[in-house]
Amino acid sequence: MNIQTPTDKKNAKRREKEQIILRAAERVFAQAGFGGATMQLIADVAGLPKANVHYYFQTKEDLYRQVVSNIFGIWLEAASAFDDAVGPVEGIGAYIDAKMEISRSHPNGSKVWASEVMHGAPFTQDYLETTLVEWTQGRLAIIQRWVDAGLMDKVDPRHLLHMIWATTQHYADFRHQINTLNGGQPLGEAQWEEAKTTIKRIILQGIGVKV
Amino acid sequence: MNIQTPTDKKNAKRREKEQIILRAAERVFAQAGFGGATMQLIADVAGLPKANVHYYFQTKEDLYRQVVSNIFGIWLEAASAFDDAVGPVEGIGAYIDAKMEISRSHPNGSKVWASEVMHGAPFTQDYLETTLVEWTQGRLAIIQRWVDAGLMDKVDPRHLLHMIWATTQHYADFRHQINTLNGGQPLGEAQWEEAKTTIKRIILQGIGVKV
DNA sequence: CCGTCACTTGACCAAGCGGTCAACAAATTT
DNA sequence: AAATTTGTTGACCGCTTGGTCAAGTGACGG
Repeated sequence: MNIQTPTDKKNAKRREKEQIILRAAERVFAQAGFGGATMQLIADVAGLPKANVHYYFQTKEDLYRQVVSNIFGIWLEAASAFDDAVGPVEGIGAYIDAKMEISRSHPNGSKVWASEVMHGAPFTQDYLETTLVEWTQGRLAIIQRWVDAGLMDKVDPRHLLHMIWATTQHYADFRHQINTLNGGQPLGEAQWEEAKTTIKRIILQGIGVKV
Repeated sequence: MNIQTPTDKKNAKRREKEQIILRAAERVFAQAGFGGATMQLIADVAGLPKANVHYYFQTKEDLYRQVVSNIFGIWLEAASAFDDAVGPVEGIGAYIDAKMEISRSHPNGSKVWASEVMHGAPFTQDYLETTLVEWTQGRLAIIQRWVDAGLMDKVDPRHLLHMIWATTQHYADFRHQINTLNGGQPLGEAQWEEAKTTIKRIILQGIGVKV
């Protein structure tokens, strides 16, 4: 097993090149939005001729869809931290940590997603209506169980989830504003830790769990 | 006094027309972003020929700047609720209420602002560095005073402010996602009230004030 | 009634856009 | 080593864009 056939090598190289383009596209889409981004600029950032980009991704829309679906997948994974927990302290705490880490490591993906939703999800409404709705219902049920078990205050799980999403993603989407208010400097390691701690503390104490 | 000269009438008509264009522009910029919006579409929504729009606003950038500065002004006004307060319960509570009302009544303005900041504030960096920085420093000082007076827990005021901004604006910027998760329906009056109550409760309880 | 000035608008333009294509180079298969 | 497939690229095309402009319209002051 695990023999590298020539086909494998080719596929690997293909995927590698696709990754280069996807990373470039993520940056450009995040910086300019779908409408403002140009295939020429994406190609320049990727270091390729425009026609070559079109060889791997037929249309701008194809490329954009992949970028959006990437960040979406990363966020879904962060839910595992949520599911494995026995109570709100670990579950919600770990989920906030995970989402904050993503905001730190993938700010561009977060921005692209925010842009897409803000404009009415013109390309990914199907994701919202299927995957996101199912995922959300599962998580809402978990929170509701915690409420029913008396592990936390009676809080509408929907709005709690919105608060967590809003706050964690804010650190990616509004990174520029945060930096400007921080004297033009990006948050340092310590400040980032303090952000996580503060947010967790306010939310956990806010829903009435012992920290 | 208060005599309506012909000049006044003309100016009034001019401002009226500018308002029509600004409203149309706000909608189009919110829906498509700066790069995706077209002057032609803005003109169509306003019900005017494109050349006429250019008569009132020379460039797309001029028009965009005004839209951004409008929502910015509205948000600054919401701060009064903050300032007149004697403690965190009234101050922060009233500020959250005010910002939630704006998210409800001016979702498009909020989206335009979010878009602008997300893309690195390419047109309004000066606003961020002057007005916003000053405003924020004033508010941070107020919160710090409350902390020092023992009226609330020791919480980093910066992150508290970010949480409030993030959450309240989320209800405007991610309105589409919230509606989708609400069965495709916009939040009703009762749901909106519940959102406000839940958010205020979590945050106020989270920073340790008696509600 | 006439002249002035703010406003209106269809036609137009250069520039940039997403996307195509034919010619070529490199790698794999036979 | 010939044949075939896969990847690369500069030049190109039709179309849309932001913005201009000259010719007009209408309202007001003298």
